[in-house]
Amino acid sequence: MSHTLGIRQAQKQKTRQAFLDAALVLLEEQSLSSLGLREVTRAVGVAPTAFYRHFRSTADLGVALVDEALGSLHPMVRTTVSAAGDSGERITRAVELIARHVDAYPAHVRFIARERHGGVQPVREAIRDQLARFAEEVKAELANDPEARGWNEDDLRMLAHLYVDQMLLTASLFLESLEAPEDERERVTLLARRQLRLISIGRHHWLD
Amino acid sequence: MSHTLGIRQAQKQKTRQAFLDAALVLLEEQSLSSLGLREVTRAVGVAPTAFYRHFRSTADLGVALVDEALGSLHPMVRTTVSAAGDSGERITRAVELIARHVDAYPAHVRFIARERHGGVQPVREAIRDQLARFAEEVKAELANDPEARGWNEDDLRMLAHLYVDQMLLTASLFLESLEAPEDERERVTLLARRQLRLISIGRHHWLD
DNA sequence: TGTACATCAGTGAACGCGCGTTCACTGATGTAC
DNA sequence: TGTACATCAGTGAACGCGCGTTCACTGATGTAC
Repeated sequence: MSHTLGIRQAQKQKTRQAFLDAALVLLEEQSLSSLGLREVTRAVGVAPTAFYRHFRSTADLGVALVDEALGSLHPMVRTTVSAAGDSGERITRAVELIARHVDAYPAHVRFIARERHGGVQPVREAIRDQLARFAEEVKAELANDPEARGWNEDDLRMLAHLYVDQMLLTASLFLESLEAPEDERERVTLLARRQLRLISIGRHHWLD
Repeated sequence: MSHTLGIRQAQKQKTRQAFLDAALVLLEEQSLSSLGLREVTRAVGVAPTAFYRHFRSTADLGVALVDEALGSLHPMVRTTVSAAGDSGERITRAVELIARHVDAYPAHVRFIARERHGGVQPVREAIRDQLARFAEEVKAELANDPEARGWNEDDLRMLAHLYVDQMLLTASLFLESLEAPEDERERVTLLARRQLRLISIGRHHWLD
């Protein structure tokens, strides 16, 4: 059975989550390196000093956001890759999964895309490490595929990173398309399918 | 013949360039959205108010940096793509060109990678537009290749974007490797070659 | 070539403001008996 | 169950500081005659 938290702990977690949620909203229009501590506490509705009960700094909060955001990306990546095999139908489904994830968690996707190369070192490192873990998982998934016969470790890792990067770039394009005319989303969908198809074809003939 | 600028104009351009250079240095450790006007003028050694003689805001300075940074990327992209054809030797050469560009202009590469998805809208848009122009050029280059027979416009555009994105990601990896142990650069080189090879193979069999 | 006036890149003082951090505090929750 | 004490999430005042922006200015450069 699950341990029920005390009232105090439960309230603390609730406030902490409020910080994460508020920060994510504020980060839609700026980078983490310009996010102010007072800005976040104001959005949450608590005193500035309350911040220190939960995080050492905004960089620390950023690292917590990485865990939250990539936690939600996690299942999506696995499903996408296992779906991305080769046939046109599976590729179509993979791109749809990405689009749906962007619809469900736009702020998470924006945060990761923005801070992956952003100005806050600990956050960049956290994202890099998490994405590397993803890539290792994807690699394991790919290794199970009969098509992977004869592939060495480095080849598999290369393909895994290609898929992960491609997914993130596609997600970022879908994100931009949310604020564009209707047909932009369709254009992104077709582009993403084409690119996945080219990668699939390269994969088929890798050992020729 | 070239028009010689007056002393006043020449000095103004020099100061403007000093702003761009100083900003680029400051942006190695933060994002544009947190770059302060006074911070830049302090680095240049002029009064804060001098800033307004050259730029409306730091966002405006950012857009100017996009032009400078992508101006330098420009020839690199063209050469890389025309080199990236298919054979192992050409791919090796393409990856080397990317690595050399990162060595020559690390701050430019960092700036573009960082602000491409960064928190300052006009800068993001400037980068998107310039990269789209690049992709169109690359597409034209690809269309000249005999291998492009039977490819339609959308297929060519897809491949062009794939190359441009791949180049930027590779450049970004080389950038990170500058602060890592020696062998990291070699690992990035091998990864980038493998990925370009897979794309080349996919390209070969696209119309099968 | 010399003179008188116009331009304008860079100055320096001043402003009001929001920032991050410190500190001693309060009062609800938790715990020991 | 009740009491006495401990914990600790959140408070509110205070601090010194750097920020972006305004304004009237200065003095070297440019231009007209």
